[in-house]
Amino acid sequence: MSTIGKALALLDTLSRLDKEAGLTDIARLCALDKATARRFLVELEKHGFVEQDADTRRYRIGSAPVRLARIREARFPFLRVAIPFIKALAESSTETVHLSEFSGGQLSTIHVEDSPRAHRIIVDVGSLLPFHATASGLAFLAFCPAAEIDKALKKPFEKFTEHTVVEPQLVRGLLDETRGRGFSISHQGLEAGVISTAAPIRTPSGRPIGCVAIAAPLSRTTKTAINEFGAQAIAAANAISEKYYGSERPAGTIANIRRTD
Amino acid sequence: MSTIGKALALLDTLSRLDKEAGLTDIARLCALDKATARRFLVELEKHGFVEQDADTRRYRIGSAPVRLARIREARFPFLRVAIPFIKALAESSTETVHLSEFSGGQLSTIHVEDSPRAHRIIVDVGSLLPFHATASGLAFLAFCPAAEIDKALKKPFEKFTEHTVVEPQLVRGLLDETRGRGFSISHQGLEAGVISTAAPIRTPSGRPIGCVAIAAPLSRTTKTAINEFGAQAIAAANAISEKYYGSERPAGTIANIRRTD
DNA sequence: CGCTTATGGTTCATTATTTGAACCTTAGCT
DNA sequence: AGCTAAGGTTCAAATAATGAACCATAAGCG
Repeated sequence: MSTIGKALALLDTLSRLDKEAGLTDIARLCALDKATARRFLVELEKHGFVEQDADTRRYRIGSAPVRLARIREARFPFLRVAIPFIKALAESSTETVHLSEFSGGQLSTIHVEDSPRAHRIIVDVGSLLPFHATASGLAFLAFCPAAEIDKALKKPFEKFTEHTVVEPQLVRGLLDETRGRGFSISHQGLEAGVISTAAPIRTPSGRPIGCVAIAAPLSRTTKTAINEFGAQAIAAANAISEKYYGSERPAGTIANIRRTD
Repeated sequence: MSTIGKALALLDTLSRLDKEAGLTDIARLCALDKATARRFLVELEKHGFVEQDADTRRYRIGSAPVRLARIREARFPFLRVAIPFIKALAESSTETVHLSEFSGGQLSTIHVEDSPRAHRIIVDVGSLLPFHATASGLAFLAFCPAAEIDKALKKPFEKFTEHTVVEPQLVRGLLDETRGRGFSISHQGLEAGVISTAAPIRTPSGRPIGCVAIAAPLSRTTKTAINEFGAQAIAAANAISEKYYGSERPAGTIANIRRTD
């Protein structure tokens, strides 16, 4: 693997820890030599991607990503565009609605609007969504090019619950169904007692960039409700895509790059 | 320079561009070979730090920094802590107040509260603050360890206005004054007609992490007002530091790392 | 319509950087 | 003091990065 890849993987590992970590732990978690880990950390620190606490000598994510994120969001305000739709959907469905984005080979949760009900599904911002075991993952993968589906199906799938579908052929079947109806259904794929539906948010060229998903307790969710949620998820996903890539084309958006030069 | 450093410098360059850039431009701006630039971009893209637009083939900052920034802000909510104080200061001073943070060897603006007056100073979020020519830069540097001051004074200083102090000995004098009074004054150092005062936000160990600065039109700012602004900037900076590193020590903050293990 | 130019993208022998075992240093503990 | 564990450093050996030259594609033009 390239040095850059290893350093960025270290950053990723550091970000997934729930608190600051010391050099030895970081090296162990990343399967790197202590000296290597240290050099990476020093280099990342120089550029503000990590910070070392002066007192404890532990390392944490630095402020450079905050600056980059502000720039990215200013130019490419996906969240800002999407959140109102997610909120509206959470209100109308009265269930937990979450938004995911594909980044770095993984689908991760970037926003959650909780259900107003007492009995509700909790989803954490930042959590990863396995392709085979979540509605978002299935919805995302179903609309990817065939080559990528084949690639994804080659990796072994983890069995999270007794209902998780892990056989590649069966997963392929779920993807085909998803493509047919426009939204995916995950029946207790990641957690027992939870049923989710999701629809992909796609670029104008059709490539998925993330998903809108509704997660509800299995116990109160009828088949009719599932279909209703699916239709609402599709509507929200399409609305986000339209707004995001839409015809307004303010300066600096993707939509008008071709036109301006 | 290390490969990681070069790749992160590329990311930095890309972030400072005002729109997406093509491979050739990026390579030229970073003084890298096209093949090298491409490999870096591919590697950065794998981890979500850059994205290539499918249509235009141009590159932009990816979504990974957004995820990292959310994590950083969740654990280390500097902005969230600081903004109320900045807002309060902008109201009470009726001038533009901005907050800077040291990251990656540079001091950059991370938040601005505009003056409510029609005639006001505009500061952009993201703008870099030279150490010798801005109140923030002087306030930051003045409270750094002597070795770092010496290092900073070795680099040549740019003359932004006819008032910019660029001679290392004179800059050192300004730093000494700043340390003496607790806040810095920049008299038209970066822009003609602007006078600024700034105070450093420091860790409990005394190391500066950023600054609070007030920028006002020279024409309406008396010597008394400058001293008043300086005192207010110090108060705000200390208040932020206290709140941030303070005694409340909720789970996950820096303050209690030593105590929890 | 074919020629030219510009850009994105790729290859592979050469070169420079990364690597890690061993070592040193510091801080907390008994 | 002596012990342990963690952070941090060194330098020969191993490995990955480099870039000149290459190909592919698309736009501009006589």
